[in-house]
Amino acid sequence: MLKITLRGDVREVAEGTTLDALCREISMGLYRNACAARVNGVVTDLRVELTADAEVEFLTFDDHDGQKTYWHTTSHVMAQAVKRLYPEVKLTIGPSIDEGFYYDFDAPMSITPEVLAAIEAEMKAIVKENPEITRFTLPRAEALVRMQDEPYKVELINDLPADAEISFYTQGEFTDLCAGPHLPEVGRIKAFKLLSATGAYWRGDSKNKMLTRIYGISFPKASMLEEHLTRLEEAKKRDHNKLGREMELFTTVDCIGQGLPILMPKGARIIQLLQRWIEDEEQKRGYLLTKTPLMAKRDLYRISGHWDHYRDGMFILGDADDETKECFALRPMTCPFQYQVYLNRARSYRDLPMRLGETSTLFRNEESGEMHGLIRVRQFTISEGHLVLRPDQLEEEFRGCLELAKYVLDTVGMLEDCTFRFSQWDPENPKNKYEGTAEQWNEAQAVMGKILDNLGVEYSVGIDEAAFYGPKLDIQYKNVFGKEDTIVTIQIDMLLAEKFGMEYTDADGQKKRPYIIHRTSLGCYERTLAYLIEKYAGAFPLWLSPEQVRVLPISERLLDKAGEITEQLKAAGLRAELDTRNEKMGYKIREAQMDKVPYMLIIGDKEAEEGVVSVRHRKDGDLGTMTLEAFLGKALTEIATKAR
RNA sequence: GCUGGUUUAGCUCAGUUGGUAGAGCAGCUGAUUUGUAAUCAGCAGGUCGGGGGUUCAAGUCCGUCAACCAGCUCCA
Repeated sequence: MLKITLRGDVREVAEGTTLDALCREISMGLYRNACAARVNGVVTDLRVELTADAEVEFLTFDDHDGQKTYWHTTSHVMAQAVKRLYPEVKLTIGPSIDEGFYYDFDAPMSITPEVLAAIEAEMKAIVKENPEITRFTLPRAEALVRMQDEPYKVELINDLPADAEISFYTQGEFTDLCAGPHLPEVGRIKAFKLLSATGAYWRGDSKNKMLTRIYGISFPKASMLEEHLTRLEEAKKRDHNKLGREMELFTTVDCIGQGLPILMPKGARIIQLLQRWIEDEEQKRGYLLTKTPLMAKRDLYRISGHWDHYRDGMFILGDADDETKECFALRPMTCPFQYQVYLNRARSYRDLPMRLGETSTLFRNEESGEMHGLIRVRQFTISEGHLVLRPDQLEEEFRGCLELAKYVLDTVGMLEDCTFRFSQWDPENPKNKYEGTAEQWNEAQAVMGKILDNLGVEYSVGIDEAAFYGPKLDIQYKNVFGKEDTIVTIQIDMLLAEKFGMEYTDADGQKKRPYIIHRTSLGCYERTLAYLIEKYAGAFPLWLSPEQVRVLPISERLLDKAGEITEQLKAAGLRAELDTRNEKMGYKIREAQMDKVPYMLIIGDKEAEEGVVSVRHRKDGDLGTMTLEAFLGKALTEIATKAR
């Protein structure tokens, strides 16, 4: 008998009992909802037999691993439907993802909405048939024979170890090479929808063939699917790329080009507010402000390594291959420019750490399909900084950078949605991406790992995500659609100081090599603005609102009085506007609400007589009357505290 | 860059099997003098993304370029 621990209770079962049987024995109710099990921490198919004492937990759709099993099985149902309708289609892989699943097919036809609908209909039929799902394993040679008509599966099998027992799942006429786990029954898939069909490279490599990927999602209840689809619709309304254009924060113009957004007055104002705040905050923290050129001769990029490792990403002015003429390039990074500040004269250990900060505009020639609203652009401005320091100052300065980044992200309300990624090199990277030796990389990564552990940073590891000159701590942020990008980065660089011949004279009179930290504090302003639009659905905190107060006179009679009040608000430093139009109050309020103006001051005869203002807040509604001084006090406090 | 989709008035969208464009909102003008999310009326606004081709005739059909969207690859 085996001892199986379930939520602390120990139960004795015969060896060879399947998880399936165990689950049914415990409770049929649980069994009906069970998707998979976690056995000693490993997610396992319910068809698997117990062969040793173990801790077992049954996973339902409420558990993320249970969900993933549910979605994975749905992807198999989709593949089965596709094979029924289009037998010539070749199978590749079909995993679950954070939300839902996809399956990649090598399909000769294009997937139109009609085709998607037909696949969905066939899936419904399969679910209704409720074919039994069975699992079996084969040795490699037999597995290859079994999958001989599926070239992509053959490739996958060939990559497995020669002695591997390869698992398959069969449901009805459909058999797929698959590690599992899968649901006990196909019929449990109650509500599903195929969401989109796009292209995706085989094995994620752009040199490979482009396959057809179909995304979908499924739920045990129709109402859950409805809720999910509603959520997606709501997310679309917050999409910065839509809302930001509607609110006239930015726009794009065909004849200017891709990835080159125009910041409109309101968007530019928000970025100015962020920028001034960051520059002041950095000054308080000992940063020295620099202003360096936006372009340089190729000579500079040769020293830094950009010419070898980043040339495709740069805008080059002149003929890159003509050595007889000057050739310039717009800067894709600030590092080599800011180093010149350090190099201006001989430095002593007393000069260190030298913290250089710059509001830096960069240019990167991204490939045409990569641009996206304000999140991926070809020209952008970042809160750039480089810290030149003695090795013994590294941890303390790294901590300072992290604290600054956390402070600014917290202030704008984004920190709670951030995750941390320790981005490391990949020694196997085939594309000549990295500078330096394995020893240098190992040292830099070891130092960074130690610092992160000392600081108690919870991070994931990203292999092959490092910069070409060193490892990074990337602070990642997810947009409304769950797509993740880097918002802030802190990097340790032990290579470039040597390339640029940077050194300092230490207390012992010896010339020594400094370390460098590359970092941003609020990252790229355009990207940050995009995330703020989504975070606040356009209703920015008062201190960041391009228009903070709108004064609404009740009729033309009150225009003078309202104008006076507007001027007083402006004199107090508020961004106030006066609505002079001959419209009804309801109309003016509606417009101010839709413009997401935080405060509306309504001025009628009563207010004019009593010397007060009627205050309406965009979210809290009518706040009643108060003196202008009282309102100013309230608003200015809200601004000073950067209240959210 | 790759796969697929989209592009009609400032915005959101109609526009039949090809027969030379329409609505609502916004804008302007006038009336209304307004009390916490839309007052009424009138006017104006478009070489249908650009430039080609097919056709007696193209918003509509076909290639091409550009921009935008989703995804992939790449990345702050």
